[in-house]
Amino acid sequence: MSTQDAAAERRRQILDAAVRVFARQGFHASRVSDIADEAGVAYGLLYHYFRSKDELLDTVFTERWELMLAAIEAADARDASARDKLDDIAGFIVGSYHHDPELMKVIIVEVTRAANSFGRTHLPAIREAFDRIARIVAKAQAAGEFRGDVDPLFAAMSFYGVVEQALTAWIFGQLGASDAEIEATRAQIVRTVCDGLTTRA
Amino acid sequence: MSTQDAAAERRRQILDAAVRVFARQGFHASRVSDIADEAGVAYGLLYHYFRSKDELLDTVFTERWELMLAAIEAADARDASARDKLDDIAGFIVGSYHHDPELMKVIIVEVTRAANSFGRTHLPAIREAFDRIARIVAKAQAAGEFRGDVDPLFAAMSFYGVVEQALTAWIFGQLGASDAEIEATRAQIVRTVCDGLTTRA
Amino acid sequence: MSTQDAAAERRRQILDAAVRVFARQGFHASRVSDIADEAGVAYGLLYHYFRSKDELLDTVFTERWELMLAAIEAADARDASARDKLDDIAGFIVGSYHHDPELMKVIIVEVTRAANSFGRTHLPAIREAFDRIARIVAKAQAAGEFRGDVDPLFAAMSFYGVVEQALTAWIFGQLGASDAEIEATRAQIVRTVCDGLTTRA
Amino acid sequence: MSTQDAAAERRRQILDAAVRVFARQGFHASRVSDIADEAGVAYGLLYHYFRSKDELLDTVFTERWELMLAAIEAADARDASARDKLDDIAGFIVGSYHHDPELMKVIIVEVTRAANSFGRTHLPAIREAFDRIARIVAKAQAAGEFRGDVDPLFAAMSFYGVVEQALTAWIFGQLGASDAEIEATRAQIVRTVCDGLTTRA
DNA sequence: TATGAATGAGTTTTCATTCAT
DNA sequence: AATGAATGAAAACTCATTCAT
Repeated sequence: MSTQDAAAERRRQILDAAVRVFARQGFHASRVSDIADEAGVAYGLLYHYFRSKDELLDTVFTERWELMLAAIEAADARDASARDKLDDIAGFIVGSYHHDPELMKVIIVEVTRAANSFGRTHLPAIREAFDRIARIVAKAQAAGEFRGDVDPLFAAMSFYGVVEQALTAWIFGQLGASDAEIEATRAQIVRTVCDGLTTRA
Repeated sequence: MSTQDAAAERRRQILDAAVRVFARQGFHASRVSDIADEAGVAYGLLYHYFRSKDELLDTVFTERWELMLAAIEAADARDASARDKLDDIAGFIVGSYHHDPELMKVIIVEVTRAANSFGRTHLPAIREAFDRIARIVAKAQAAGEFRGDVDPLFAAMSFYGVVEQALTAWIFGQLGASDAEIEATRAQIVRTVCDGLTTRA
Repeated sequence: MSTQDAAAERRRQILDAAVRVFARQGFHASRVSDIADEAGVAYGLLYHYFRSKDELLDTVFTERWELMLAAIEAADARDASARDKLDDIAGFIVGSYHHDPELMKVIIVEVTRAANSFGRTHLPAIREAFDRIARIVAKAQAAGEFRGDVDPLFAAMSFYGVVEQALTAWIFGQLGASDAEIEATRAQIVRTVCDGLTTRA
Repeated sequence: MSTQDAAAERRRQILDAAVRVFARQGFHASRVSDIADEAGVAYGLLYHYFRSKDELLDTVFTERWELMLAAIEAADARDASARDKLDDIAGFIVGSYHHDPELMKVIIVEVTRAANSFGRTHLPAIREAFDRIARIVAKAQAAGEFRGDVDPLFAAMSFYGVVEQALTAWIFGQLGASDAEIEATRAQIVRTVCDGLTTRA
């Protein structure tokens, strides 16, 4: 293994530790030394790999959010109905939670819903997701699949708001999070939102 | 004016100042002395009326949220369709924002979306709102107005998620907040959510 | 009852409340409002009768300590042996504790043993007690009752040190404080100081 | 010098500074920053080595008191009369004061006589000293050296009370503290407690 | 006399970050 | 790269005391 690989691995080790600690204690209650302990390194070392404690969360968020943006892009690239595209996106997000609940807890609780701190910092990235979803909606409206009397951006925000509310409910134990329930909820999301957005026969 | 009235007025004066400061700077960036300055009193006086800085926000939230719960109750008490009830509720929340945007900004940003701090503290009160809305949905399902294949609690969370997303968008300038736009958005909320919930012909 | 009598009674009421609160919570942990509550008056009223919280304790101490100085004086005035005089003094102090343990706890714990705060303030009064006892010792030495190779002031301090240690032990539950034990300890004090621990030939 | 040695030295440097500052200003009037200034370090560093300001005093006391307990143990272990053992103990304490008056001032004024704060915290350790001395007395009583009509614990407390009163007198300038006077007082302590004040037949 | 609203001085502690080794 | 000792900014809160009523 090269020196660079070893460095990259250390970085990853620290980021993963940060996610676990942030998920467990929340960002504010997490000390830099807690993360270092969790990662099994001295806390001074964190500053070789990251500029600050904030940058840890910024990095965790940005890494994941880029996948999210790519997933929306990929969904939109499919030759499919808008409904199926939204189902893809809902599936991606719900699946992300299913696969790594701690990571998604941190993303949701510490960033997208932290309206006054990191949510504000990453507003452009979050907005970008809305815009991409809005584009899907707008095209569906043009094609007649979705009704035209709803603002596409508003529709996108609504869709995302429903998804995020479901994740928040899981995170705080307000909704069952068994495999079956997660899968059922995913279906409900699209059904609820799309049957409202779809053009009536 | 009696001494008691004067005391109640001072309390109100401090709470109002707290709302303005929290809205402007955010809860964490607001020092107790900022609030006292805004209210035009010595900061020690805040501790005559409130136990702590936290209690200021708790009080602001609880006062307002009780109105919210009452509004849901009142909407449900009407002899009207579920759609109209949800429209009432959306109207109440949107109207609250219209009437006092600073207060609603604080409620949303510092409490309901502050998932790891005050949002957690007030989870029961927030959940109570979901439950009351869920009851409206459940009754509409029984009456055939709403389809039965969506969990009422999930539906309630979706509805509220859409409303909150709209308010968040206004607060952060993502959506136009002119009088006309606010009114239009209110209509879109119900249209979006209900047309998805309503039984198909 | 005259107005002056009523005022004097209020003063006494407040002082007595202060003793109870100081005994229960310690001086530092006692808030002025605690004392007012205990006395059943508004806390502002305390400042009509006393200049400060400190003055409350100063007054409690000085009142009692004057009795102590008088008791020493009275003991010395008797036509009796120094041993009997010391027995009188020990009896007075031990009796004071027996009669009003809360008051003596405050005197000992908050003043005479509070070496860095009130003990320092009242050093002259405390020293006066030592000097008066020392005079008894000096006269007994001159008369041949007490040996001459012990400094009278040191002897007085020793005597008082033994008495205070006994009271401290009672206060902190280190020594039994039943009526019989109290009386027995009083006898031991004089026996120990006058006769010493060594077996007499 | 190893890193560990350097750390231990820093700890010592801070503890020594704390003793000087506590002796000069008293515990309550000593700010953490005063101690840091005296030690020539940033005040934050104190919290690397100690949990709190209280822990500084606790540590100073405990370190020294363990020596005291060991000295009592050592005195008792000697094959000597109880009188000589008590003389050893008095010598140890008086010598401690002679050698480091500031340290002993802090121990006495801020702990053993601070009946309501640190004296209470360290009551068990203080009591342990009484118990060890009491054991010496009890053995002397069994051997006939000391009379049996004095409770050993009371005797121990009396002895310690006399010693502490002497130190208090030195600390507050009530008794001369020249080398000669200190030595003379040490002799008087044992003479007084063992032989009593009364002239021997 | 009596009340209690109003004032504001004063200090420990946490913890992200830096940097010498 | 790695360590952890060293730094210091930053803020809520208590409570004795004053004083208008």
